[in-house]
Amino acid sequence: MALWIHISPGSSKPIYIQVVEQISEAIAKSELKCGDRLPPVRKLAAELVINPNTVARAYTILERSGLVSTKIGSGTFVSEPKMRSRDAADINVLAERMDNVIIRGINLGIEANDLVEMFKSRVAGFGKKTKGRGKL
Amino acid sequence: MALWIHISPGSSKPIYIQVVEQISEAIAKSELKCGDRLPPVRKLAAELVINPNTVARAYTILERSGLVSTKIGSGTFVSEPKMRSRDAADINVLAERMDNVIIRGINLGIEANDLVEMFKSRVAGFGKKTKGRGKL
DNA sequence: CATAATGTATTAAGCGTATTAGTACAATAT
DNA sequence: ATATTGTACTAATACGCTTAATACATTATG
Repeated sequence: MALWIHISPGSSKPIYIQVVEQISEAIAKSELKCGDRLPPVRKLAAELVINPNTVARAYTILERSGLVSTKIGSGTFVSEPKMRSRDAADINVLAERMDNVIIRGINLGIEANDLVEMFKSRVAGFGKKTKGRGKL
Repeated sequence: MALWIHISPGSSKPIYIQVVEQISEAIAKSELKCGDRLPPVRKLAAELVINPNTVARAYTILERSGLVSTKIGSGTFVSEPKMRSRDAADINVLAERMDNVIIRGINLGIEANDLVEMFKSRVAGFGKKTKGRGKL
C-alpha cells in the first residue's frame, strides 16, 4: 500500500523530490525489485494526500532517469538494472555531489580517513535486504 | 579580487547558494585560510554583477555555519577550524547527503567497491594545496 | 464491445522563495 | 569627521511548487 512513503509538508524539499528520493532509495535497497509495480498515480496521491499531478511529476522523473518504465493503461514498473545506462554527465553529477559531501565534512572538522570510513560503513548498509516492508 | 567565484545565472541553484558553496570549497581546500578576509559585500556584488543583498545573504549563512566571523565596519574573515563546532544535527545532515550519493551511485549500476574507491580518490584530491589562485 | 483504469497534457490560481532596488542604521577604520 | 562595512527593512518582479479541474490516448477488464 505504499504506506512507507512519508511526506514532510514542512520540509524545504519539494514533495515530488521527496517521492523520487524515497522510491529511488527503495530501488537501491532492492526493497523494490525489477518488475515490481508502483502504485497508480491517483491512488498514491490519495494515500499521501497530495495532488495527482505531483505524483505524476515524480514518476516522470523516475522514468527519465531509467529507474522505471511506464505503460499507459497498464502502470509503472521498476525496470531492469541493465537498462539503467549511465553516461558521462551522470558520473559528473555524481562526482559533484560527492565533492559537496566531502567539503561539508572537511569544514565540519572531520578527518579525511574518518570521512572515508563513514562512507564505507554507509555503503555496506545498502547491501542488507531488510525485507520488512513487503510489496506495494 | 575574488575573480575565481563564478556565477551561473541559468543554474537551478540560487545565486546565494552558489556563493556559499564556492567559498566553502575554497575554505575546505585551504585556498582560503584562517584569518583571510572575504571581499566586502558591496565589492563582491559589483564584481559578480549581482545585488549586495544576495552576497550579504551568503555571508550570513557562512557566518551561521561557523566558517567565517564578521565584524561590522571591519569585514568578514575566515574563522579558526577549532571554532567550527559540529553537533549531532550536522552529522545527521552529512549522513543523509552521503546516503543520497550512495543511492544515486547504486542506481547508476556502480559497484559498492567502485563507489568507495571513487570517494577515496576524491577525498585525496582535497589535501593538495593548489596555490594557484592567490588571495582575494 | 463497453467500461474502467492508467499515464499524460493542459490551463488556471494561490503561495512562497529568489532577486533586484533603494534606503537607512550601527560599528569600525582612516 | 568621513568613509567603510555588515546588517535591516520595504517594495516590486519573476520563477517554481502545489493544487484544482479537465481532457485525452492507451491498456485492462467485464
